[in-house]
Amino acid sequence: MAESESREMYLKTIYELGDEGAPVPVSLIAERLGVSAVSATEMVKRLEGNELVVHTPYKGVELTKNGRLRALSVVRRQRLWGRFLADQLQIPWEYVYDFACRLEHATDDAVTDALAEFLSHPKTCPHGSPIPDTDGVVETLNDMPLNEVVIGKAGRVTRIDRPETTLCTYLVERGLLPGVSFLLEDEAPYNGPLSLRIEDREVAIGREIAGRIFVDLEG
Amino acid sequence: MAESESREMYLKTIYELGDEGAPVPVSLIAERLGVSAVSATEMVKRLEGNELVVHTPYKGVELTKNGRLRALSVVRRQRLWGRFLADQLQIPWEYVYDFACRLEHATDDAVTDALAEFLSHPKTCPHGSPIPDTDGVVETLNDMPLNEVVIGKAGRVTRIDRPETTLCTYLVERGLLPGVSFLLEDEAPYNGPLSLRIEDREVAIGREIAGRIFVDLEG
DNA sequence: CACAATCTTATGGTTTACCTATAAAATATT
DNA sequence: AATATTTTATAGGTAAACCATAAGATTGTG
Repeated sequence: MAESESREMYLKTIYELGDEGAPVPVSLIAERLGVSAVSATEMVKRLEGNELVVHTPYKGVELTKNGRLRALSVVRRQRLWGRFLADQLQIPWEYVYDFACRLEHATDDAVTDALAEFLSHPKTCPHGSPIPDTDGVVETLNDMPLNEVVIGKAGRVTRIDRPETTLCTYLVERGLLPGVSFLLEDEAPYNGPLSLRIEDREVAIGREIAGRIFVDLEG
Repeated sequence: MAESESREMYLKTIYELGDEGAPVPVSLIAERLGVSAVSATEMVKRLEGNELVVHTPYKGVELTKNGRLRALSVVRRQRLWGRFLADQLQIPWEYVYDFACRLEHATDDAVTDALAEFLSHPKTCPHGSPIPDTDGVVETLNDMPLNEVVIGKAGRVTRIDRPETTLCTYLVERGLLPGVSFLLEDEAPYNGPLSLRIEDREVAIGREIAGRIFVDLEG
């Protein structure tokens, strides 16, 4: 019952989009994966045949218990490889996620567990997200996306959502990395950029990117 | 110009079968990869279109300079992963080759070089084969397959050819691992098994397996 | 409640990589 | 030289993931 690379990407995507417990619209899955709605529907049907998801037409897709476990396995593999690539191989932070995303599909559970052991069971990936354990238990964070923070609040970056190279390169240039403290000074009207103060610098960040930067507020 | 997994397997196979410099019959490639001759011919045609191989009908297939480099890149990746899995992750020796074979296709050259650096540029894989360097330079061994050794000769195992789990499990049980010294005592008629003395044990090994165990003779 | 926007299903087509069966061509063997 | 074997080519097919386009179902909003 080995999952193909494509199926694993679908499971991971459904997991990532569904953490509020609500069904995930097929159109959203399609958008995330850069495929047509038709293709996504076809795959959802296949996954449903394997009892990995349940599709309620016009509502969305939910993972079954089994599907959730498979998805968490994929996430675990990717985040562990991320740690390895960043910490051991010294791969630049921006490239880690993309490289790990390729390795995740080529890794058995036996190797995954050995990797976790080798890395001394790290709790988070290099982009701040928690690593599920072998049994599919993950820490639940109650951080919030930067674009929902109100003006005047200060906080600290906890993690980056889907930290692809393109996004990360941009963030590195601005020093907006996990662990960094900021003060949200202003937000421009008409969905304009947010103005942050980071140390002694002024950083402007668009709303879309801000939605992928998760933070904890101070106090 | 990224190679698909399948194409990489073909290139690797052609490389492994062609080290005597002679063209490799398509039928041999097909057999090695467990596909039909037609499928192999189709793929060879595709690879030829990319100038990775040259096919001389009724003779065989040869790698071009470029194809050889791609093949060596695949081999390098597999053998480095093998070292990592065995040395760092403590994956049992028998499983290493198969696991590494999956990882090799998911690894960029950047990651490969970082891995080599991390491992301090090992010269051989856990099964005794030399690891090509970044520029595609490999050590040439002048070891010989065990099935070509004459009776009475003593030697030492240098490497195992295509050390899949099934084969390795068998070899581990008999203690026939790289580095081990042996004396070829006898060979049974009608293509029967070879009789080896290893330390104080008597070990019988079939001709086919013997063909995949490479050795250096003493003296 | 009607209707527009959204979502689903249906149809037909693509690519990659495999298959079988059969026919034709080249090489080997007797 | 004639036959046997091997190799290659041809034709037709399958499965997994994709695609576009169009028709049908549902939902939310005016």
